[in-house]
Amino acid sequence: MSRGPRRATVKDVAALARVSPKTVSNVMNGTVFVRPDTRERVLAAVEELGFVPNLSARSLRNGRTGVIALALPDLATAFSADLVHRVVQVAHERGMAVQIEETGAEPKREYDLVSRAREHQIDGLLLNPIRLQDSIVVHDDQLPPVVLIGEVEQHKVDRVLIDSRQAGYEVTKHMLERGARRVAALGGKTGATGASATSIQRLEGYHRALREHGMEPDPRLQVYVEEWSMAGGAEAATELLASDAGFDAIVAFTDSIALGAMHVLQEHGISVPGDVLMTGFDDVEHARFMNPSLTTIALDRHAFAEAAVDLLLTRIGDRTSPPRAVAIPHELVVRASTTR
Amino acid sequence: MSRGPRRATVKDVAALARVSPKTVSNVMNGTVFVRPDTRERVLAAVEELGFVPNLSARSLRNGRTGVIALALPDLATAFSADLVHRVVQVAHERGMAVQIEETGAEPKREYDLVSRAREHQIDGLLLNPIRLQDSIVVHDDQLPPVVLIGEVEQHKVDRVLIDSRQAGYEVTKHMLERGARRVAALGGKTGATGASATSIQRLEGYHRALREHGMEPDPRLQVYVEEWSMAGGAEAATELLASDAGFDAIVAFTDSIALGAMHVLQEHGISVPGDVLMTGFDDVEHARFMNPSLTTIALDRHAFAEAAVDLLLTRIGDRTSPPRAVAIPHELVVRASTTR
DNA sequence: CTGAAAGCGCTAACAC
DNA sequence: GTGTTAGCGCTTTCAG
Repeated sequence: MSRGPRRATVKDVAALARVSPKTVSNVMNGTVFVRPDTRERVLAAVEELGFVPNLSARSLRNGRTGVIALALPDLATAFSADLVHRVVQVAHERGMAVQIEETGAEPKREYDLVSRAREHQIDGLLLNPIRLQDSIVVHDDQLPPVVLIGEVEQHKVDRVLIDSRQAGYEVTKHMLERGARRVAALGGKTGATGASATSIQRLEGYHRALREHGMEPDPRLQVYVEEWSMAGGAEAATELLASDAGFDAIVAFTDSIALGAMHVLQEHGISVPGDVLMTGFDDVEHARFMNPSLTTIALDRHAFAEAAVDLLLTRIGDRTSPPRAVAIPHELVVRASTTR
Repeated sequence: MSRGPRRATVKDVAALARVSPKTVSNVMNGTVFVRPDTRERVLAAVEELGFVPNLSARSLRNGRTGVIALALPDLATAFSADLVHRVVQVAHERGMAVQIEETGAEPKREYDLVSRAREHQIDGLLLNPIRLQDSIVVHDDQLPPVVLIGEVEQHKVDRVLIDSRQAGYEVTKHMLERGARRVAALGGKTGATGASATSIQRLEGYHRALREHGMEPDPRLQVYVEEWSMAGGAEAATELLASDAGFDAIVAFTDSIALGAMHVLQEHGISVPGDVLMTGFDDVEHARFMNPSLTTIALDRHAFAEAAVDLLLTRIGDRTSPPRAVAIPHELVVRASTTR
């Protein structure tokens, strides 16, 4: 492998600036005060040699890499995409780079990430666990710095959370107040095996709202969705229609599921909101622009990303302080899909 | 900073297995043949000590980090999201991790990435340059391994490309064949400053199709879109309607622009495809599920990601071979938005 | 096939 | 404020 001309090292810079390597290091890191003229000389030498510090060496020495990982189940999802966007932005502002990992349906991947974090040259990990009960996080106790994101209930590590139970309650209540009597849930089903924490909580809120309105949840109105994508939503809606359960509203567990479901309804000549009311979750960009626009649960995703990154950086700096939880508020955004 | 119990090193493993560090290294890397019993002993020691090699040390030694970077202008876009998803997947299959960077509107960020790749601990870079003329890639010639992705015309570095000119031609022709006479273009405008390579090429194809049908491009039918998002598309459609130019078809330069534009048309009581035909680019998931579903240009995005990653890995292995270009074929997918 | 020694480039510790 | 020394953990010589 050809490697081009040798790159300049601290030593070269030190020689040219007639200082010691340590001084060069001090200037580069800016932690210690360096006399202005020395500083100038060093910077000039850096410039002249095109010196770029080798971060591998730095991390080997001080144990920090300046990289954090963001691990999500599915990167292609609209919600994930937005989260990646924001985390990268916030991390960059904090001087950190972001490595992306996809855990998909493989719990092994998640396990690997957590246990081999150091090998992967990362200082810490933002993790959206698929199913917490299987997660290594609750089983292992010699973890790298980790912040859990999403609806996670545990108290061993830091987390950023949304009150999905409450949100599920709110959207369902909203439908009922607008006259719906047969509200279907697309995304989770009572007792479904392999259900995510998110789906369980949204379902619980849905149940509570129904009961408050004197209705008993009907299992036939609950459809489990394996993959929370548009395709998954379309499949679920097809199943719901085939079941002949009869419904006049749909609580979809993500905006993407809603879009897929709505597509199927419209293919069947069913009007939204005329015949069926529909809501989503997350308020991703297409919620506003789809036809009809979608009533959904919005949250401040920038605040979400910021909280996650900052919790992680704090944790990297101090591994012994007690775990903290930050809750990000949400809000029902009413649009055309529930407005008759 | 507390650091927990010291981690095992090659030395520890070597001591426990009663071999030399070199042998441990040989076993871990699997490049050299090691006698089975020695090998077993080493692996047992690795297991017992929970040894995880330190990649920072390894990279310091051999100059490779096992990480590549993917730099895109905007990560929140549906197309980017899908690309990230696929690149991460392919890279993982090849044993590489992926660092994500967002270059946004800042050419400085792009410059920084390319020039300081080594500092960022990456072996190479997949880059979707915003505007090639400003790009460092064409100006600098001591580059790290780089593969350009998207519509890029240059011959100094490897690239994966789509024939956007041809694609733009095809969608426009499709509309004209379906009877459109006033075809608007949403995304680029003749002579727009700061136009991306992508927009220029799509526009050229659009022009060619018009001329072939005996029409002269009308500047009033071309709307420049700064941000290629749904919001950008909505804005552009609003502008187009206000201009009173009169149109019966819209070639949107991405599916997201199309969705935003369609939303605005529908708000104005304009029917797609009844009053106006519409097409997009990229065939992202929502193209299929929006209402009406969108005629668009599809391409094998997995092949795209695979080509990009493999070109980069080849380049990392051999920095002197002549640059290669891989073209990914595309295909017009006809859906409801152009079917009356 | 395995061992011993040297060093990748940087910074922590300690001197001055 | 700056210099010296040593070593982070790995792999690459070069011997054996």
